[in-house]
Amino acid sequence: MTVRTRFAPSPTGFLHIGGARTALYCWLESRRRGGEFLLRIEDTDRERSTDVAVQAILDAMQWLGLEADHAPVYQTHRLERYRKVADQLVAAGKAYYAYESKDEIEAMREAAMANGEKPRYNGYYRDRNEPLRDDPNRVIRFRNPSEGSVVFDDKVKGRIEWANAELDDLVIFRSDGWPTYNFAVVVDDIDMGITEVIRGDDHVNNTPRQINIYHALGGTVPEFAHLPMILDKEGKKLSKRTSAVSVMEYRDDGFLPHALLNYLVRLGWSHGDQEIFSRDEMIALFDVADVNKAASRFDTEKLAWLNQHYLKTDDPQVLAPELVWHLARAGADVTAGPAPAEVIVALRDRVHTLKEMAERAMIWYAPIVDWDDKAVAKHLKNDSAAGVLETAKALLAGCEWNPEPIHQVIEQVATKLELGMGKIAQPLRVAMTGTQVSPSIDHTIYLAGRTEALRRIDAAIEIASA
RNA sequence: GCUCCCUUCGUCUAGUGGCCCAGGACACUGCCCUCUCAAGGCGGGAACACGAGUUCGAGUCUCGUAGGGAGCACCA
Repeated sequence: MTVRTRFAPSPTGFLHIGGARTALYCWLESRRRGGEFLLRIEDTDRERSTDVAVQAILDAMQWLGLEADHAPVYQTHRLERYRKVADQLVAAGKAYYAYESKDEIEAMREAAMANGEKPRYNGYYRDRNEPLRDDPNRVIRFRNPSEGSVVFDDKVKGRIEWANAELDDLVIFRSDGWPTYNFAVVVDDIDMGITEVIRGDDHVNNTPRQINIYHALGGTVPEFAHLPMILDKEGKKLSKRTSAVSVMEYRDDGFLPHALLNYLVRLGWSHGDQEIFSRDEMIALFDVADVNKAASRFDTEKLAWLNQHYLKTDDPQVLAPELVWHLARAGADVTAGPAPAEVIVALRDRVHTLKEMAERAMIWYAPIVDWDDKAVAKHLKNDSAAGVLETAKALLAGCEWNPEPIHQVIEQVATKLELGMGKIAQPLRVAMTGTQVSPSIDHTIYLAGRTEALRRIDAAIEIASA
């Protein structure tokens, strides 16, 4: 039997970090075992589902490169199927109609709680055999076994046993004519031939109910793997207020998709001491059975380290389009500056994200507007600056325009004026950038281009001798 | 309240009864390198939640305690 996994988000918002990890694990598991990875959009909540969210999720999946093997399945397209299956269940006596109003159910729940019991449906219509009637409150409830227990071997959590006495007769079809989650999931997973259900562990509690429905439907119960949650830095549930939760926010913040994936795969899973995983390595080595049981915290700093690792090791030519995207966002005219691949080489040891890189690269794509007062005072307004700039300018006007010759020019200036490198590099750095910080001075000058470099030195000489 | 789940450095984790007075990585930190900032190199501090038990021997097995989490919907 071919292994089939699925990722089944409900389109009520953007794809968030936890969902992305679930999708990644589903995808990896199917890839390693030569199976298929499917996508299902769980949009039966007509109140909260939106087309915008569907598109956002699809976009994020694509950005991450988690391609599905078939077109997505939309639950809203399958209403007829759910109806048919529910009717079969009723006909077989495995489900029944019930007519309580939501208020009555609420009262039932409160009464149970007051009694120190679990809030459950009391099964009033379970064995009444009342004839079918029209009623705005009519729902279909699943006749859950009242005795025995459900046992399953979770690939992450281990053996879990649940007494049927703890379960009540859940609604599988709402009064508005739509199926509920627990029912639709099972019907879909059977129809789609899902063999491995990998999902967040907030679903552990639903699993026994679903297994009972599998049995009632005569379906083969799949393997389950419930993934622990991802918490924020404080150990709280991830929330928009405290951290970036949307996958696309990470793109906007300058992270590479494979850096995010590498971070996510190591969050809750490991392979010895290995930290860096290529896509192929992940596929070859990942196994849901090795996922940890405990929740883990999202650490942006480690993600940043990984991101820089890929910035440093990926081919600059391949990375260039990514930087261009961020440069454009930063307002740069990319045609008015150096080749992006060269900028990457100059800055990749100094930044953690592409966004940061684009911001720093602006010194080569736009004129200096903000002069750092301290930098000017310290490195331009001193006895040697003007002379250094004049000397450098003269030599730079005629040298070959590459980092190495430019470096030689700077050394010549140092020798000629009998000054240390610090006295030479800093004034030039301020001239080039308006600040005290930049990549090595030879590269900084080189990337500015000869015309612009000389122009900036002129401007700095004016300031220095003013 | 009830049911289920979880617990190794600040964080992610290695560890499947002796190889562990607990290893790696991020973060922090000292030194080196150095034209700034980084990157890099070499070091450092830092953890088995607690208590019983099983065993010659427990981070590893069992049971309790404490703490944390999830669920208990006509949401998914």
